Amino acid sequence: MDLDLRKLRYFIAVAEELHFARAAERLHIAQPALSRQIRSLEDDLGVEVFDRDRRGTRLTPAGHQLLEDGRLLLASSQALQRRARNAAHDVAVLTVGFMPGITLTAATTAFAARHPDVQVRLLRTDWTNQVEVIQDGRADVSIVRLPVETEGLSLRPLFNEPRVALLPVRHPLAQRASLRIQDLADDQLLQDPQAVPEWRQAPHPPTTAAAPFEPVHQVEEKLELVASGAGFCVLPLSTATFYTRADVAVRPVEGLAANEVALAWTAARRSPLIAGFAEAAAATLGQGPSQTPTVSV
Amino acid sequence: MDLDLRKLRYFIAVAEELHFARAAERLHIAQPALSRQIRSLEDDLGVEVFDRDRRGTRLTPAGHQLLEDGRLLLASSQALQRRARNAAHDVAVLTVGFMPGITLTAATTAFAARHPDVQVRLLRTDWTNQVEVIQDGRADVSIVRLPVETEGLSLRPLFNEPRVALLPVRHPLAQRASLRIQDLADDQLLQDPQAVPEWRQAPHPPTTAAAPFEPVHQVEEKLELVASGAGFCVLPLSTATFYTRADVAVRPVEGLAANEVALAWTAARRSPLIAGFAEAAAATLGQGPSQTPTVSV
DNA sequence: TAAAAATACTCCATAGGTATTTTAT
DNA sequence: ATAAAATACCTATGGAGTATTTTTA
Repeated sequence: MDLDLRKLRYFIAVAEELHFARAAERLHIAQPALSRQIRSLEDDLGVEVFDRDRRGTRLTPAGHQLLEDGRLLLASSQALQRRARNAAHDVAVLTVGFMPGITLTAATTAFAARHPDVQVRLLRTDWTNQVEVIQDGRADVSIVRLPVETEGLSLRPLFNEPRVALLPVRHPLAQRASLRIQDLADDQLLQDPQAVPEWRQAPHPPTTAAAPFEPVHQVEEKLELVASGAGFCVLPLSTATFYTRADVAVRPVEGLAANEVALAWTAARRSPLIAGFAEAAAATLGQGPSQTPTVSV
Repeated sequence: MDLDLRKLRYFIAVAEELHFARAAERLHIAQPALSRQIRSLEDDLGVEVFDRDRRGTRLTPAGHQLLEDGRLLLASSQALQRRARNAAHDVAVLTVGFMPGITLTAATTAFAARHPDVQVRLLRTDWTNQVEVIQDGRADVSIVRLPVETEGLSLRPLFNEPRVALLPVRHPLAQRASLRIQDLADDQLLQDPQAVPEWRQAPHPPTTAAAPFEPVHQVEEKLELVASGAGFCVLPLSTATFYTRADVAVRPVEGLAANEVALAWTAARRSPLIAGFAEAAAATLGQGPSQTPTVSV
């Protein structure tokens, strides 16, 4: 009758590991218990979610579909619990996620002027969780840097800002006043390549394919790696200037698209506080007229 | 740890009945079991969701929040199950909900031409479930008549059509070639007043307040009631002309906004089939250029 | 006193654990 | 033979039932 979210959580672990014993370890339960719960889930659904035959475990089409919807449903259930708990407090709270380098004082003060009874909390995010925090309810709105995985989100564009490259000061290219993204094709990119699609177009150094680099997501870590000569990274200008280091050079790059900053929130929610913050953010951080319609992508 | 959807379902029943014994009856369980489960839910959340004091049961702020999110989460869990089951079938299926009177042959044939491998199923909806069928996964897309409760939906406007009044042929106003909505202020509206906001502006007959009429949602039922002299209703022109009866008069009404028809789907989903159908529907049913951005409201 | 929810108790379904078997390479 | 998942069997938690008590207008 009712879906069992525990089983769904177990399923997602197995789907990600594609290995029952490892998934069981991750879940802190014994492997037989996990096998039984997955079978039970399959019974509940009336559908097999894994092909367990010779050489390993793979998702069936139904399993793929379940994984796609399941992550979001689990996050939604977390969000529901958080919101119910928060609603029990005496003061209304609006939690705003934001990516490093973004100054949102103007937006929060404008919002506070209109909603003096609401307490604004801030939550610093990074590239990996700037959307997650909305989906699982840790934040009500999030100031994100595009591109983002936009399923289920409403977005309101705020502004653009140029992006720059951060190199070790001793790097040969650090002497040049300006450079093109192609010049960096032989260097190691220290972040999610998805965030710098222009770099993907360029030919890759053999090291990338041979030793896939685990991208780091905290700005401070990136800077540390850049300074140590491990490679380079691309950041929005405001972020790069906010975290200043003598051993890291900041250089403008031709052919690098500007970074778009937008306000995001769960499309499934209609809250006056969210609407109010969106207005405040658009009025203070946004450029141009606030006529821009809210676009769901 | 994991939210128990059974408890959530129980909670919603109690929140709607505001009475444990009646809710228990509706759920086909005993009242003590329900009391215990609600207590257990409150323990899980760490928050009280009902005020149970003298004279009755009421929602706390946390309860209100939980009800708001809970309905959608339950529907999402149903949708997830349906989609996983459907994904196990050999042929891909796209289910299209539609309100009566809408002819969607053009859209489905255009879609079928592009996606010959996809089986299109149709699901007739009514005023009460045109959005529900998307949220709980019975349909992938739904051709809806605005206004709709738009939380979590993506909408793509398709076309407008005028609305007309349906009266008993013997009604005095049925003789007039045309009438205004104010002329009907003393008659009983046989449908959800939300669907005809213009009528709400007019003064109401005393009977409305005294004996609130239970609106009916199926077109055939409305026509039956109109013919019997119980009142009048307002329908889009195409619907009114599709269901023709000799004992019911169709009259244009001044001051009645046109009915907007739109394609709706879950904002949280990104599916090529949905995108394909949206294109087909906009190209065949839509008026004007298909540049119209998808707007989440 | 009456109505509504909570408590006491019993029973059973099921999650989880350990030990072991089956299956496919 | 080995690795991976399934099965057997046991224990304990917790959900549901009936009967009863508590609470408050």
